[in-house]
Amino acid sequence: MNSNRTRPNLSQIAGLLGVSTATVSNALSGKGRVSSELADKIRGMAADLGYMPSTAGRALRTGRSRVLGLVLPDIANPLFPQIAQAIENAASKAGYGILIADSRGDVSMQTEAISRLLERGVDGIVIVPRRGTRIADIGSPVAVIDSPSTPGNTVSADHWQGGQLIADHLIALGHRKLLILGNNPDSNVQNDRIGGLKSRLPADVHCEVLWIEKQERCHGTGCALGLQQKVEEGFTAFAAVSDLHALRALTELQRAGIRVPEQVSVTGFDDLIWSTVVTPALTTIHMDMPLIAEIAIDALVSVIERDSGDSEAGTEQPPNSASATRQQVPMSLIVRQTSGPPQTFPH
Amino acid sequence: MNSNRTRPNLSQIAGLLGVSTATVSNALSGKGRVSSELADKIRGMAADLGYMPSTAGRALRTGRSRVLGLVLPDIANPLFPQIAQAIENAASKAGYGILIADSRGDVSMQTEAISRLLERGVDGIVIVPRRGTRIADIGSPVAVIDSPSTPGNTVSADHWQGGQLIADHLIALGHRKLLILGNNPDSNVQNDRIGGLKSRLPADVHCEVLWIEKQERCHGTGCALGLQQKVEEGFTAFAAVSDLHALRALTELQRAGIRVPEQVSVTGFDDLIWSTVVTPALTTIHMDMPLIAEIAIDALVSVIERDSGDSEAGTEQPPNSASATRQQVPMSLIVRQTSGPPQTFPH
DNA sequence: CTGAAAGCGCTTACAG
DNA sequence: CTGAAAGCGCTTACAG
Repeated sequence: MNSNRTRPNLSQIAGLLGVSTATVSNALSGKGRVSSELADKIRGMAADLGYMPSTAGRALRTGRSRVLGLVLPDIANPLFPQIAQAIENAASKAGYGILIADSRGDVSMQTEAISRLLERGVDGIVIVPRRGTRIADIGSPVAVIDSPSTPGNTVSADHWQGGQLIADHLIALGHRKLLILGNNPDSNVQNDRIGGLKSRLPADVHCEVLWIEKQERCHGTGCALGLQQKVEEGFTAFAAVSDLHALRALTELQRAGIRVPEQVSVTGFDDLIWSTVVTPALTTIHMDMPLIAEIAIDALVSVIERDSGDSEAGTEQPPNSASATRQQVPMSLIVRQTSGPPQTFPH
Repeated sequence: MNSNRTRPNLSQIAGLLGVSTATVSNALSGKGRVSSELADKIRGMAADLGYMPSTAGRALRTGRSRVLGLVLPDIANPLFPQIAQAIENAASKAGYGILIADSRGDVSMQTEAISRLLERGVDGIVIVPRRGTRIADIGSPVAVIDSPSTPGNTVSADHWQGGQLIADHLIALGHRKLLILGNNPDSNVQNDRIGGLKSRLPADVHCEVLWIEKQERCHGTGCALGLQQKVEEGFTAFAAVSDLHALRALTELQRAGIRVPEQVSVTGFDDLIWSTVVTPALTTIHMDMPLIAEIAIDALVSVIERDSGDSEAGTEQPPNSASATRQQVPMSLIVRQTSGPPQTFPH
């Protein structure tokens, strides 16, 4: 019945109004100088018809799709929702859409994901790289979100400073024997967090790192971390480099009958959804993903739009990387456990 | 230095080989009949140049973008990674890309997210709707993943049957007093799970539902669910409609000094990442997201591709909905806690 | 088996 | 202030 069988285009609006498509285009984009009465009439008609510009037509003409790709190391990563949401939001504000690509599995999948996006004509790509991966020049603008220690990184949370916040917090609570829980010594993010944490410990504080090996399917009691033993050795604080490990520690300790936070403290990183639903809630470190995303998108967009501007102006800056920015966004401490260790030591 | 300054196109390949663009196009797509020697030569040249067809050119010509939209109720939802990963995979196999749109916040955001995708020219949309939302005809093919109780649903896990699996499991362990934990009486998914669960309980089994109210920021002890009290009342099984609630229950019980699974059982739903890292690991229900995604994408693609086929053939089928399919995918039980209740009752 | 031509919808110099 | 024209890269009837 109604005319939504086929989307209206510029020619139809032009035909209905007896003007040229150029004028309609100019009126709608506000670029060419069109008399305000005509422009109003055109905009009105476009609205009445529910006109939507064809992205294909525009992309073909301008050479830009206004779509960005997002590649994540492990899309099943619990941090993913936060990142994707923030990136989509920032991109949307800047007038871009986000095409996702899963790169789970090995490193070759990451490369494959990138080329899939390139084939789809994205104008640029946001990458959260796999651990230990170096992003090669892919002939397209790229923004990397990882850690300042990663070559080519564009923006990241200040993981080092986040580690410092945890250290300060635990020290202030009176802890003197800390166990750090990590799962991958090759992760720049984890190493930064651990480095920052250690950097703030007074000389008399004892600190060890426990690397949790990857145990995919690990039911039953076979894969306990041995934290009860650690408590017996006098450790009173368990600082995990992610909420997931903190959760693991918390439940293992609780199961062993150790009271958190009265006997020991457990802290996480990332402020994931469950850190607030567990009892006791986890003290953790929150990152400002919206800001990180905004910086990444802005960097990417400025590279994309610089390319279309003056062509041969600055040969000194790398053509496709947004890494010149190299910003770090401060993290913040979310305290949800306030008790200290059983007895407080003098300094 | 090298020629990746600008992407090669059909004309360049044609020019280099002294043939027409039509022939190159035909050779590359395998459609027109081109002699195999020529076709090989063309494919070789295309590969040498690193030719990638322009999606814009193709989309403009064919009227199809080969991009699908994905709208999720709450992108920060912990289930999101699984869904997004499965959908992206299935779409990729079918030759489509996935554009994401965040619809967090109220229902109007969902509508907005949908139009943003439509403006970007997607060929169809996969929607996991907000609770209580009915998806209007948006003039574009749609596949809905929610629950069979949702009008217009295309495919979903068989939540009812999942609930039955939980009931059978708990009954087999000897439980006779169950507490179901839900958080939203308006959720079709939750109601299906609860309905299925209840449908399998023998008449002599006592069962209550505890609706957990939404408490966004809920630290300290103010927001306990009072499960210790329930244990004192004789409840021995806590069946949550999601792993998140199960986690909440588990930690609250452990904190109260109740031993899981020796004293009480805790079960979840969805098999999220953390259900395996907690101690004790959670018994839960796993859904076959890859299969659900595949069915959703196939339904969507078949509607999209039927539209381009015979035009006026069947006016009886709804133009844009893939819901004729209405498939349900069975769920499976993952047992990670095997103990029964303290004493076993006779039937 | 191969090619010339048209056209998808848009934007952008360029004329008037 | 407005319009005629070209062209982005592709595919698809249609001729030959």
